[in-house]
Amino acid sequence: MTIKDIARESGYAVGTVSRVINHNPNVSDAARARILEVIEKYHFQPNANAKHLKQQANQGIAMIVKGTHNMLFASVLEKMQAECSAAGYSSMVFYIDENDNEVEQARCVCRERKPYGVIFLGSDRNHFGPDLADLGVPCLLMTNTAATAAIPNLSSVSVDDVAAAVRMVGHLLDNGHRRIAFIGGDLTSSQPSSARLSGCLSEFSRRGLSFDPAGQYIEARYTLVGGYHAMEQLLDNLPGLTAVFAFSDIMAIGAIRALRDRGLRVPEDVSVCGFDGIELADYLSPRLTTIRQPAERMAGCGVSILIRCIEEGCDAVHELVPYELLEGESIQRLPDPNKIH
Amino acid sequence: MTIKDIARESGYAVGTVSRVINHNPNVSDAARARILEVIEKYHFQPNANAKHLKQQANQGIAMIVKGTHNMLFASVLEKMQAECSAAGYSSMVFYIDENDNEVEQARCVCRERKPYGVIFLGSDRNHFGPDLADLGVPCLLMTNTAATAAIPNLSSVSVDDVAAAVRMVGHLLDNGHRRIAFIGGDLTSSQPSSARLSGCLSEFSRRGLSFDPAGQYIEARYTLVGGYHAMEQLLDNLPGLTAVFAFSDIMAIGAIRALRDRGLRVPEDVSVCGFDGIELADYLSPRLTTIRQPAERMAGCGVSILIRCIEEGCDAVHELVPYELLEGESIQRLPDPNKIH
DNA sequence: CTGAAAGCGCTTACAG
DNA sequence: CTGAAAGCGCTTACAG
Repeated sequence: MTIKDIARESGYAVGTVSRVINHNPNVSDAARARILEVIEKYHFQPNANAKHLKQQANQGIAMIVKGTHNMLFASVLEKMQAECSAAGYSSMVFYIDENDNEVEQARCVCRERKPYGVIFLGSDRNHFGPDLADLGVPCLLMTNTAATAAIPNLSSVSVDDVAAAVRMVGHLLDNGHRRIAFIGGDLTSSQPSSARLSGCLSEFSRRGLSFDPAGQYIEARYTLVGGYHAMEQLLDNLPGLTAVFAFSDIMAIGAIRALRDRGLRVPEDVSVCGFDGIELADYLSPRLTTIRQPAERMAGCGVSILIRCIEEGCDAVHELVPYELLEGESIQRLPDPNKIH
Repeated sequence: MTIKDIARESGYAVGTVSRVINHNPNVSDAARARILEVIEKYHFQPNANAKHLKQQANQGIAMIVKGTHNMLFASVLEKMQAECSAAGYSSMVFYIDENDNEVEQARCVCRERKPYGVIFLGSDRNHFGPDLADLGVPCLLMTNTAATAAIPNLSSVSVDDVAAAVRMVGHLLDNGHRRIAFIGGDLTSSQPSSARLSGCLSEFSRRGLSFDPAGQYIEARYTLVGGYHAMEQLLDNLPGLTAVFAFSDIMAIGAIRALRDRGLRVPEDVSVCGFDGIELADYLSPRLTTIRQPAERMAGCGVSILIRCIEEGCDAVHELVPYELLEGESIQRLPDPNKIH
């Protein structure tokens, strides 16, 4: 069933059928009514490939998401889709495995779907090189900054990961913690993890405290079980530790379970804090102290940047949105160490 | 840049270029080498719309997912994508809002992408009528049964929701609970909710106990906040209640938070159980007692059914996979009510 | 092994 | 307002 069949049956030419389908006003009411009737009768659906081939059309905005289990991404994504459609762009989500190459995927998508722009949720910094410009459309990296990558068509929206980590570490130190461990992602591939770790390091050194990345930082996947195993290792390696800063809420939840399975209470025996500020963090007991990344605001900001790049050809921008330290109940105030000494 | 350009530059005809691109063996090594060289030089990517138009080709298997926040769906999806690609099918995920019409979306996708088959994760029973057959490809509903819908091209894989609810209610009753409330989805649209509720009803009546759906069952969205508000309502309406059965783990987590915010302990004051058996359930404190839907097994089963329908034109089948009651720590054993009386 | 040509199902100037 | 026709970028018999 093609528009040719509709044309024959309705007694009009294919051009007229096409105009009816595309809501072109230059069609008589009689023709429109008749053609619509035939279309209805056969439940005719035009062939999108032909349409797009002809129009060289593209398909709105592509969103490439690494991993299906990331609750922060889910929130960001939901809002971005709403923002895109409010701005008159359709959006198309491509989920890929955490270990797949998101830039390769973007190449495929650009070839097949010709989007106006591409949004990345999650990234391996090793995949983002200057050849991203070959995609030929504005791109946006969400929740990681791409400022240092300096790729001409890649914008980014994120919190200031360094400052946020400084803030959280400061909070732990202010609460009397000194033996603190960290659980984060693979430092060679995860830009936010290394930014957060460097924030931690700098706050330690600013306060004249020592920090041993080899012993205090454990790399883990951003999953429950990743946080769980990392915590087990830390308990074996760092006896007497009083606080753990996990670089995602999900890892923090895993870590808390590991602590409890060793008979330790949170926060009485060990304090735990997370990063992301997912909705779930506020439903746990104890409520998780964490850094909130404002998903909705980031999404809105990102979409408007990308659309500006698309419509006005603006240069890439790297926007930092404000984070927030959400005080939960998972950090214990320890006796002031200065008073002890 | 089209194959015409490649043809001109390489000195061969477009047909030969096309053959190289499609790995047709009938090309001389010399031609292949030269053409590949030119393709490389320009990073040429063939236009997929033209290819698909010509081939009337389709794009593997479409997966339509309702809601981005469902952890059970995320697990099922991940496994299904792996299974599809292992079977040589590409897969394409379409996330839609929980309130959008998944069957409408499937129509769009079928028109635009011509998939071999469509998988639905999540469904509103009102959207599934006999006109689903118009899609012209085998469809599969995951985690909800479609046995009663009896649509010729719609298979389904699910647990036996009725039996699972009977089992969980029996477990609560066996533990001495009598004042039990239920939190589930909208009964007019959610097939599993009404199946589970009917299981609850039948177990109550089998044991000669009364059940008041109007008072004991609260409809909520399948979200944290949905569970939270439903629990608040129940506390207001059913004083003295000793147990709550939420029809999803996420709702159960919301309910637990609401209980604690009213100063009640779980399970000492009120027992809570969930449904789904998401990974998170086992990381909570107390660990959640729940019905495990075997995500991986369901995914594997569903994909193989769909592929059989696609390749061998089999009739739709409705498969039940075994559920499992996961005993956590969220149900309190009460004194035997028979001994009291 | 290769080329010339038809045709996939649409859209859109162009002419009337 | 409508029709006839060109053409989007590919694939694939067909002929050589």
